[in-house]
Amino acid sequence: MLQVAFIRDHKEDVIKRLAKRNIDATQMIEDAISLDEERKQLQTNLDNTLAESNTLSKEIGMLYKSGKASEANVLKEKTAQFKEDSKALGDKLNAKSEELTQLLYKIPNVPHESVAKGNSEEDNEEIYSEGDIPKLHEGALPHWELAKKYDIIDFELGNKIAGAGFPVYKGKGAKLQRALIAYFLDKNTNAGYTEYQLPLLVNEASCYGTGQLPDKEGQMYHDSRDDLYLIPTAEVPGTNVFRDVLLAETDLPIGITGYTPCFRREAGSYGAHVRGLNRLHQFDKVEIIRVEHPNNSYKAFDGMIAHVKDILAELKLPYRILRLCGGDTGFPAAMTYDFELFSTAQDRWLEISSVSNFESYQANRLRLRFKNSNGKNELAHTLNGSSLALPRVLAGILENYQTEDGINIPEVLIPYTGFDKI
RNA sequence: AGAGAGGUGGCCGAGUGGCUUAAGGCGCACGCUUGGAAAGCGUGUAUACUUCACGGUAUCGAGGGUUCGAAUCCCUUCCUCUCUGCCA
Repeated sequence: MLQVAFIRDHKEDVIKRLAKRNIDATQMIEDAISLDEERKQLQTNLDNTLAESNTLSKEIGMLYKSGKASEANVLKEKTAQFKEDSKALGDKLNAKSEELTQLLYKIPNVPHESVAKGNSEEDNEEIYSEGDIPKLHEGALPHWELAKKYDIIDFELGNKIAGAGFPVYKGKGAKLQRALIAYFLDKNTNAGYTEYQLPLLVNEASCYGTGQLPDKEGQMYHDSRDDLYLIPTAEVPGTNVFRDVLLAETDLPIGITGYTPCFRREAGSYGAHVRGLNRLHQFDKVEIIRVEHPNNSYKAFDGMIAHVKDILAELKLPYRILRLCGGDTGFPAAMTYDFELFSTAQDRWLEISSVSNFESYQANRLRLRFKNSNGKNELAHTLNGSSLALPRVLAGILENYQTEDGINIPEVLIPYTGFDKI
């Protein structure tokens, strides 16, 4: 969430930039500032009451110590009023603080200056593209047909075992997926990211830390017996590594990477656009997460973009990069670039990576700080991105690399698969 | 799952009702010392809110309670560790 002090000091700018999301935040901003004023007033009153009460208690203690019990008893009677007052003020203060926090949860991050105003994906700007769209042979198939033809992914079997959205990868399909995971992790660790194996179930506090709660409760699988959530992305356990952490400035920057399955309920999504591997309840993803000094976070962001570009170039897959407009940028992000892979056989773009700079929005919820050169604790910036989401990359490889007599394996993956054709 | 122990500052760790204003150590910063370093010595070093400032308030896992006063006593709850059980 945003810091109230920031909202107060940059009121006009915050409203102006939130307008990029096509929301008029004027009322929310005004309310936040006035709630904070009221909170401060209550805090001051409570502090003063407690100060007097504490003084009195000390006097009583001294009187007892010097054997003046009767004088102490007189003072004791005066404490009742203080108790009553501080209780009442404390209750009001808590209510006011809670009201403010709930409001702040509802205010999304302020988009970066370069982000365009816009409503939906229609308004996203394409800022880069690379790779030739292959000319496929007559009768080229979409990946779900290829999966059946070569017997490498079995959707019906997944339906039986779990339900729709839980495909079973078999033989060379399973091996290819494993090869991709290993290749991505190697690329990331070679670029300086530290590999983590993270929990796939997380507690409620972690979900609040990265903002899945309270906003997106319906998206997550939840085990009510132990009150744990299946992770929708490695971002959740990966970013919560840094919850309640105070770093030294010299610890920065930090980069971690992890492979995890991801689980999403995706309620209400049916139809042709979610066919095959396009949208699943369980899928694999390799994630990169960075913790950066605020002065360096956009440079780091560019570095992450370059890193993902490098992977896609090595895989020789055609893709484009979109800078999301305000309305399409995720709630906690200040800027997001989406990578989309062109699926030739489906004739459509598939999102395979989303790289975001959250600036201090997540760090504020997480209480992720570092001690800066002035000795002050300052919120760090967090970033994350996929490198990459597996099923759609797999779909893109199957579709774009198909030939009449089999599917070729991208050259960089052959050392990992041990075969060059399916 | 059963029994027991425990959660204290950046970290470790003492602390059973009032000079706890949280001992001591480690780490870190600065200084002395040194040809330079290490060691040694000295000084400083929690977080949040609030105040122009002095200062004030809160915080010893969390939430309640007892008390004039709680890290300390009571209740509830979460978490961790040890042993036993179960198990890849």
